[in-house]
Amino acid sequence: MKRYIQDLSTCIGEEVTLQGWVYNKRESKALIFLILRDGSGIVQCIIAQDDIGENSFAEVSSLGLESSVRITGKVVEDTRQHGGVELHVNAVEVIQNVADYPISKKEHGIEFLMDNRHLWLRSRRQWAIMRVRNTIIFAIHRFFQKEGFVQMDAPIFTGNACEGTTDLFETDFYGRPAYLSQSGQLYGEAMAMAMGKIYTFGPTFRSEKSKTRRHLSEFWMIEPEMAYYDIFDNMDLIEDFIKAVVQAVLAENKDELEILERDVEALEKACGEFIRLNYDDAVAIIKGEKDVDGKTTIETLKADIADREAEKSELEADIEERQALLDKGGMKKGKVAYHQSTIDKNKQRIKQIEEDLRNLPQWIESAENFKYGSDFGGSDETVLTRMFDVPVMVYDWPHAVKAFYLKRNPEHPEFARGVDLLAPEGYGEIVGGGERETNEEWLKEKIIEHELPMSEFEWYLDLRRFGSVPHAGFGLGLERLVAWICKLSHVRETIPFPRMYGRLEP
RNA sequence: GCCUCCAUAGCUCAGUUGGUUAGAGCGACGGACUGUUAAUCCGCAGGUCCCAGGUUCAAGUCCUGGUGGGGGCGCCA
Repeated sequence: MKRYIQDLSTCIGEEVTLQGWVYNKRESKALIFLILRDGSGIVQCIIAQDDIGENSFAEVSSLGLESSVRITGKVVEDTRQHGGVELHVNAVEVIQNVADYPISKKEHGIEFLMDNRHLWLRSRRQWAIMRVRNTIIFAIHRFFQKEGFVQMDAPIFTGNACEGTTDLFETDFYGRPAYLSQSGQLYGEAMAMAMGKIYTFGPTFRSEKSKTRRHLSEFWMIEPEMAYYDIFDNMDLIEDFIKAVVQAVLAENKDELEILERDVEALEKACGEFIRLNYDDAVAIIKGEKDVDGKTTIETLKADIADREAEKSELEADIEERQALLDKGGMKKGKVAYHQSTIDKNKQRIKQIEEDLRNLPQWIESAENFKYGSDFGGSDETVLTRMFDVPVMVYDWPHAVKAFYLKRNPEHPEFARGVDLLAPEGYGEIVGGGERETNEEWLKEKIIEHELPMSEFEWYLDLRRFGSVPHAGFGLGLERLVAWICKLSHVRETIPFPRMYGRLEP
């Protein structure tokens, strides 16, 4: 029977054989502490020379990181260890002895790690992120299946740019130009008319040359579409859905969130009632005309700048102090190394702060000069959501800045019934959706206005000719949701092999 | 596409107003140590200072142009 590390706490006292890789190793003359990982978890293995013999001990002693091994030993309770158990080894079978594994236990830069993504996935933090991603994916299916949705997927090859706005990846489809799908939504509408409630779950492609923490060229999107739903039904669903997913992660990934040093309390708070703002109210808050709990965005941003500047001078003083100690000399080697590494860390932090100090004034300017009627920029979203500790839904957008298929508010036709869900802690848009236009004539007008080829949309217009009903839906960017839940600084760590501007390998 | 910061050992970085033989930590390698948690300690090896021009008696350092990367904006999920 195959045994996995995650199950060891249930077999204390038993002898088991584990198959895995050497995650880390510490050794002394006749004792080796080998940290074994097998994909399900990690466990410390105690290998004593007396227990496995001189030859085997010498072989284990020579193992490099990520060597593959089969280890047999007795499971012993040890509360000092993370999983509460360790393995007292009596036999080690070496499958492969590895030399010079490129990723060490120390710090690495992002470019090096991305070049070694195929190996980086083995490290603890990446392992935790992928486990959370898996929980999220499963929770998404569980939620929709329980709510009576049917998964039906949209095609990936499309003959036209369905929204006509963004840059698409062009491919050759038997001699015809075809594009990789940037959204399955229009197809989702057709499928919802067949099934009532559907959701698509698949890859989506955008060829914008974006270089920010929230963009990928290839990402996974979940797009539910519901017949007989209006904008408010839609918002209720979004809220229930996001809460269900966050709660699943809180319940199932305690260890992973701890590895990621995620502030769990912030996630728990985010499961409170979501804020719903129409465009006008959201704009007033962004511009600093309206306060939230007695504070305006501009004040908050200025306070941020002051905090950063204070932190910077503190760090500079600390560096100077340590440098003076080092210059005086006569310090032990370990102490010298400690001070030097602290100085380096402080310098790194100062670099980050300086970057923030370059960006924050731009954000203030963008917020103060926000032009009523335009769409929110990345910084506007960040500025707005940092005022709340729950997600914010902004609805009823100026129709001119939103997609052609959104329904106009019948009472205020200058607004379209779109809704964006902005995640807290500065993460910004993770969901975009809305109620769809059902009036065939208005839709045609919009298609002409957006200079889209009418012939390509005949099938879409058919949906308004044959049993047209109010309907709504939304698209969720999986990687952005993972980034927020794990509190990562960039979406590139949320997908096994990210595809983005300048990154096609590995 | 625009703005901005950066590129020095396998990795992470330091390198002062341009000046002798370019440094540290980690990793690798050799050694010491029976309870370590990024173990520690001693020793040893390791360099096309991103590339191409230029200024200068002298360039890792200054200038110009590339290439690659980080962050932000636009666009978006």
